[in-house]
Amino acid sequence: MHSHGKNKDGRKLRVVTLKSVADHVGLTPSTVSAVLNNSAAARSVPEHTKKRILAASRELNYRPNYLARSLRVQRTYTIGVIARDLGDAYAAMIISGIERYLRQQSFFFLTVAHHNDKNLLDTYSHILLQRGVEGLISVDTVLGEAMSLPTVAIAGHRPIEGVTNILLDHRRAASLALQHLFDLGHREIAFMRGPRYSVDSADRWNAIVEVARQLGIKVRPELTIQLEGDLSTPEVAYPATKKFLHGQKNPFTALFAFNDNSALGAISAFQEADLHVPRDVSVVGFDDIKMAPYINPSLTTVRQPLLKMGEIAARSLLGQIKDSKEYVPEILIEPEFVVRKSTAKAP
Amino acid sequence: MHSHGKNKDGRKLRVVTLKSVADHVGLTPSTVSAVLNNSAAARSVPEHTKKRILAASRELNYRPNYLARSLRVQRTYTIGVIARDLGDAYAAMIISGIERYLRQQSFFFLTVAHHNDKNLLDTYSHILLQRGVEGLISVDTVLGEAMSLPTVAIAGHRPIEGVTNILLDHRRAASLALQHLFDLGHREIAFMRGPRYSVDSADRWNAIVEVARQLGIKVRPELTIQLEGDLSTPEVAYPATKKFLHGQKNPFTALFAFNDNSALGAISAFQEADLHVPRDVSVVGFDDIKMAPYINPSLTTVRQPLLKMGEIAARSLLGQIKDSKEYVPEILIEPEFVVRKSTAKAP
DNA sequence: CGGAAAACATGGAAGGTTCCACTCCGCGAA
DNA sequence: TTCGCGGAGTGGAACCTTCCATGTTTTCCG
Repeated sequence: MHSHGKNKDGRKLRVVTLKSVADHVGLTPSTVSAVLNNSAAARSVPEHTKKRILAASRELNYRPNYLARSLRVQRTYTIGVIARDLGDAYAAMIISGIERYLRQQSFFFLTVAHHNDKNLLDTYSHILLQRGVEGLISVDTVLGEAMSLPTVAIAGHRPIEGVTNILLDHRRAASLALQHLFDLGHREIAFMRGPRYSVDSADRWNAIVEVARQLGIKVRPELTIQLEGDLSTPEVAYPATKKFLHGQKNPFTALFAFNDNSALGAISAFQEADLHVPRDVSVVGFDDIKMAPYINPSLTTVRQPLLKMGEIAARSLLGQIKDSKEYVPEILIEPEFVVRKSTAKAP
Repeated sequence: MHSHGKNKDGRKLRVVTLKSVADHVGLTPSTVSAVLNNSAAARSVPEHTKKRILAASRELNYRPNYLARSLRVQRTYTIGVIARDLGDAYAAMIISGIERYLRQQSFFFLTVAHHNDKNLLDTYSHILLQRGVEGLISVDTVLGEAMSLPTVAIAGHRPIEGVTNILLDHRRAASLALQHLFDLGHREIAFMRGPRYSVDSADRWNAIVEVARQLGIKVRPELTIQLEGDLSTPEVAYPATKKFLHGQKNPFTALFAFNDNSALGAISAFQEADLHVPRDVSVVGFDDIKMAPYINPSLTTVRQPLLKMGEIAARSLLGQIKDSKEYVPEILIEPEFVVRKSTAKAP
């Protein structure tokens, strides 16, 4: 029983349209429209008539038809959000930030997840366009070509003309983490390298290599753990770390994990190998997920302000859409560093 | 520079409409429409004309205008998702499940978060309706009245006419957890009670009380921790547990936490009070979040199949929308029990 | 008292599709 | 010759708003 627009008997429910309101007050739709939107034309409508119209509209509980209106004015007050996956904490937090800003601005959003499927991504950007979204935000996703719409990419690709890139200052992040470990006396540090599909991975890796060089820390291939797969679970790092430990000859005293999840997976693996964290190995995470203070040991980590990044993305996008602001090619987000108990003096 | 529908010079980009395709092939929009949708009327169009039309449409890269079409056919292929908050793992997983099913069915969704604000919730349900969504899924949210649209509530309220309720079998969940603790010899068990705003809380609590009675386990007010606040972080339970421990006279050997997050917060508090988990206190969680196997100690917990619940919700909703299936008032989801290392024999 | 301006409103097109009912033509059959 | 019918499409309303240009009174001012 599909009740859209019908009542229980299946008869068409007389839905309140602009015309019915107009009939009710004995005026034309034009006039009513002008008054309800109080557009320029409404200046010439006397106060008492306006009152009547507003009263009738309230009384009949008139709700403008979004589709008809959008068709006419060519606006949808809707943006599209494209992410890889909606289930992981990273995307969820960013989307939450986006929502927070859009809510204030009375915008809405359609969400799609492309699951690393290039075709799906293309299809979706077209469909979103077709559906009249006024802008796009992509989350950790490589956009192919420049879109024909205002676009903001969070942790997106290298410069695309017309696309605002919101990215973490990875150099600063690497510097915060490595300096901390360096100060604690660590010299032999293991690193994780993110999955090849993730846009963040490459950036972060380059930043690490550069900062390490500056500090005189060696980045040894033998001490590098390459991750593949779903970053949203510690599972991504647990087997990789086990394998890494197995037959590891090179001594190391610290690990800079790819994110908090992988840090967790690694810590599990360490503990099973009777390596105590932080006594034997210090571990630094990335993200500062909500759990981070509560895992055991509580996690020293680089905080990435995801909620804020979502908000900034939305703000920047709406700036272009509503206020016709010029786009900025790049917005750099400052990470913070949070010291907890997973790091200690080098043994 | 708002480039919607315009090119870089700000001139209107001639957007390809049905009419322009029709002009191109020298037929009327009606015919082209009939062929492209191959509706009944297209039967009377000869094959070669169809070919021509399809070719032209492809060549011009025609994309039907979603708004115009929806206005005409009164369908949007869009549903609305109403959650409390989009940032927490619970909602994120459910939304991910919803997305997974909708994707197969070529539906889209608008998401709104009401942040426990009754007014916002009302406003949003109206706006979504206005925007022509064809159905609603609410996540852990108390809906006021029956909606005029097919609606599915995940962890929703007690029966509302016309609303399909998807809920976990809390009796079974409580039974799994308490039987496990009982078998390990625990008799004095502390319980957490979820926040008052959460619909799940009351259900789960009643189930616990009932099952405990059957097993002959006492539910003591002094051994009950009332949670308030954001369930998506361990923070929700840490101070509450500290306070609970402080001056606790009644001995207890186990805790059934409200969810994995709160279990984590509680474990932190226990450890700080030099209570070893599971040697001194066994802890059972709820949800089985991705972290659960990796926290220390790995968490024994009741698994709630969130992804599946999202999928089932979407399937049930689209069943009503597309296939005019009759709604079922309730779908009960079976929890699983996962034994890990946070529970042990009672001391 | 004539003309202009203000006050109050309206008609109709436009926005892009879809759908129903209809036309027009040619051909074969009665 | 008339009738019917299949083939090939068309006209125009409908979906609901908004916007532009226009109209008709009434009032005001010199």
